[in-house]
Amino acid sequence: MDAEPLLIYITKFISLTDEEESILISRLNFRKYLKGQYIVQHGDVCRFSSFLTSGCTKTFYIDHDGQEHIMMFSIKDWWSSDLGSFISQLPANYNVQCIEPTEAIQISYENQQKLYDEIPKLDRLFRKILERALVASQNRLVRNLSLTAKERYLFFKEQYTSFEQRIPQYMIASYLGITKEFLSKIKSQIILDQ
Amino acid sequence: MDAEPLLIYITKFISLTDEEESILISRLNFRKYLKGQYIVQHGDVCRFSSFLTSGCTKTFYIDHDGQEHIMMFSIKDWWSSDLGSFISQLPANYNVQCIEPTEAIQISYENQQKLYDEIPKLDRLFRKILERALVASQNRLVRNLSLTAKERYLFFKEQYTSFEQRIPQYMIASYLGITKEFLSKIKSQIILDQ
DNA sequence: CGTCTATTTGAATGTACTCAAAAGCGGTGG
DNA sequence: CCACCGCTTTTGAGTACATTCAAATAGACG
Repeated sequence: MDAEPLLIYITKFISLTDEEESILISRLNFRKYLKGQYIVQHGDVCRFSSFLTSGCTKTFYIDHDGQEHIMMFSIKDWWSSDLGSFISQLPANYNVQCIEPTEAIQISYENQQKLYDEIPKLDRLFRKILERALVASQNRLVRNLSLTAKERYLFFKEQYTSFEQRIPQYMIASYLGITKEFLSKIKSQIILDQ
Repeated sequence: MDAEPLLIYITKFISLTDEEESILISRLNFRKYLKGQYIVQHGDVCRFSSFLTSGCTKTFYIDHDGQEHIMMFSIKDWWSSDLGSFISQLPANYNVQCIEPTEAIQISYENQQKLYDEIPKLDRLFRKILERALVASQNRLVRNLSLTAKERYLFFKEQYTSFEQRIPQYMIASYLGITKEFLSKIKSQIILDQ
């Protein structure tokens, strides 16, 4: 368990001094999850954010009919949390569950707040990360508004090639906002197209 | 034209010294738009971000069929830009157009970069703003995945009461991801429900 | 090989869209 | 003042995209 993957990730955005690095490292926790374990559970306060170093998670919402709607998948070198709950420290609306055995570097809410004061550059780091995440979220929204299910699937397939391998189809369907049966029909339709 | 509305807005997130305020003010521009004018046009680089002090804008995408998909409305005390274009300084995918006469306080990309170095607190300011914006964007995504058109409209009506007054229905339909005809049918349906 | 889960297939249904036409609603000018 | 124009909203019929439910197949794993 070491902080190296996070430090390498951070250098893509900002550079830290050795001292800053060791302060940061002193405030990290490391944790392993089994397939199926929850990192965040609806109703609980999300007390830490998780930077994944291996594995895969899904973040999803359970609607009033008990149906699951997947908002995002996270893998290595990406963050996984209920951001709304984390920043407000109020109960989470969403769930984060491991769909593979997963390893994470975690920062508790309290430590994150301390770190922002100890290392002001981290405000810049997360400002930049959030800028990109927001752009990605807006682009996804527009795709959901403007593309048909088939087009959304083809985009997903192309954009997230590696995900198609490791994620069950019924979860991809949920992410795309369609039923598993309809995704299956879309796939057979695509085969006929060729 | 003064910077007061922006300064008041900022105090909700961070506090600036008098000196920091005057640096900030020196880097702002003020601009008025007529109804129908574009603040950002698809294909152009978005060279500034706009903080609205009056009026209303829509941010939208034009799809391959020439259809318009509204991503957001912005009013007083909110930002309006193509964030993806602004942070990358690459051509915009989206358009921002005034649907009312609109006044904005603007910060150019160059000035924003300078300001981040001159006033490190601004990294924190925008980190916090972006956190909230991302949460809002994710919540909207989930509503689009999990609610029917009627439910989305009822949510919009309740959440954005003031918008219903000032924004034409066909634009609200676009924002909700449905056709204007169908929104009209939903409304008559809701009247029957009562 | 059997069991459990995931995927596919088909028929019937529902939600939302398209197209066309009519009705409503301002604003402007004669 | 009202008649006309352009734009927005409504209504209706027919259609398309996507869902539901049920059953059959296929895959994965012990």
